[in-house]
Amino acid sequence: MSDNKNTLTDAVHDLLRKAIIEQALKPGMRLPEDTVGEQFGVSRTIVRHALVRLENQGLVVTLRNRGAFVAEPSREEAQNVFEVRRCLENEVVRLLCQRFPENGYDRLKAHVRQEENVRGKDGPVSIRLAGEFHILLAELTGNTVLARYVSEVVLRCSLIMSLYARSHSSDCAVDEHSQIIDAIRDGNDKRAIGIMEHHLGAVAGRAALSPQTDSIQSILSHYGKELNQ
Amino acid sequence: MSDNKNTLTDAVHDLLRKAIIEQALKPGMRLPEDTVGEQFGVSRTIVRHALVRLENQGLVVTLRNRGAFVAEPSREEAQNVFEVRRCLENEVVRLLCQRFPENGYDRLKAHVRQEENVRGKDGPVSIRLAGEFHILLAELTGNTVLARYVSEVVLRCSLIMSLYARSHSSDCAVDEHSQIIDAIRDGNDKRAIGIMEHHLGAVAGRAALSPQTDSIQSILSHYGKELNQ
DNA sequence: TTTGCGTCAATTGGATACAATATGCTTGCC
DNA sequence: GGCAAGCATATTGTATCCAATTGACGCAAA
Repeated sequence: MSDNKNTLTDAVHDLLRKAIIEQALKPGMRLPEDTVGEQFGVSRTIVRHALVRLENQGLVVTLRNRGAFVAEPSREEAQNVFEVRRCLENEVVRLLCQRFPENGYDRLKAHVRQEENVRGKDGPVSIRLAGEFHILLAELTGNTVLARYVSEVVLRCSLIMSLYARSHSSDCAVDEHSQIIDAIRDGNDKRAIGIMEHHLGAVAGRAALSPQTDSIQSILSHYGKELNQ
Repeated sequence: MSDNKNTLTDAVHDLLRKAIIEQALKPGMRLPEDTVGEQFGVSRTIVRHALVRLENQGLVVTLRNRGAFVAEPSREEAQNVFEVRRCLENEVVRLLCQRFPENGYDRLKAHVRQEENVRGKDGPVSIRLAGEFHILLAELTGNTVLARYVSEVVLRCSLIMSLYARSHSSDCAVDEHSQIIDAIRDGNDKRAIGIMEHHLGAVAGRAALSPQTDSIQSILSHYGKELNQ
């Protein structure tokens, strides 16, 4: 999953991404280059490269001469991400029903067992594992391009959920993960897609319906979009 | 289309991308940071940022301590890109049949007229225009995330076609572009998706069937994969 | 008290200098 | 004549330095 080329930039990039996904770094938080650099013991150059990549992935927003911030996706953007995610993950399921790799079933089941082990714990680990299930699914298609895009939208969804949803314990119903696996194994594409649709719909719905108090920044940024232009 | 923040990095990024798509920079070509920098009159720092972004978009490959090269997608990778593109563009058409913006018809028609003007010319302009039709289509959905991904895969397809297809004049049949527009306007989603499928299938097929002489590198890398491991 | 202006500190944008690493060539040996 | 080791070169990886821009604070005037 991590594209480690063992360069410092990659390491910093992975760390920052992990910190964002696990909500150690909360949306809207500033990411000054030198602060981050000192923290990790590297120069600003490295941090900047990492931030450029995170921005490309939609996890970070940078403002010219202002610096980088953990992204605060608007509701509209969240909706867009969900729309793309549903489209891509349906394709994943469809493909897997056509061509399911040898060891796929075992790997997926093993992952679900991990998820069950932390069931109920409302922490970073369960958030990460829930996302990784979907990423693993995408990787099993053998289509690396598809896997990369799924990975990106899943990560962005994690960020979105941390903004708009109250609780994460039920972000991904583990039961449904199991059901999806079984449907895929049976080659039952209609059923598999149906469950996936329902699964993602539930996640998106929870995000849309829980109007957790927006941060001042996100409210104002929403109303002030014209001004900034 | 260009995400101009008016920073030098963006400018260099746009230029390089354009050069790659228009085949001024051919697949496999080296992109040394200082050479590119001198050419554009900027420092390596800028070029590096641009290259990082191009790598994320799959147009450039970088090898540690070796440098950056214009990507040479393998047939397998090409297949993957097409698979994702078909999935995404079907979603675009589906969405547009649901919600088609006010000025959409006029903008699309205007674009097709541009394409007709250069019909028959087998040059960079027609390649670019053909791709931009699909990108415009995606932008009309209003989903910026979707539009970005479509843009990426379309650009990669341009690169792929330059590697594997003989001629580009018929990359995108302009007639079919018109047909898609009309089907969308009529809200006939089945028909619109059908045409799009056929349209993309034709492109993918031409790439797969025309075994233009592979570059030495790609041939050897294909046969030598076991060795390198 | 509030509004407007000017200066200053903080932070990023960009360039250059140095270090690390891979490649290609030369040289020497078998 | 072919192969391997070592050196030279070229290129990237990283750090540091200067410049440009922005936001904040304070002061003065209405």
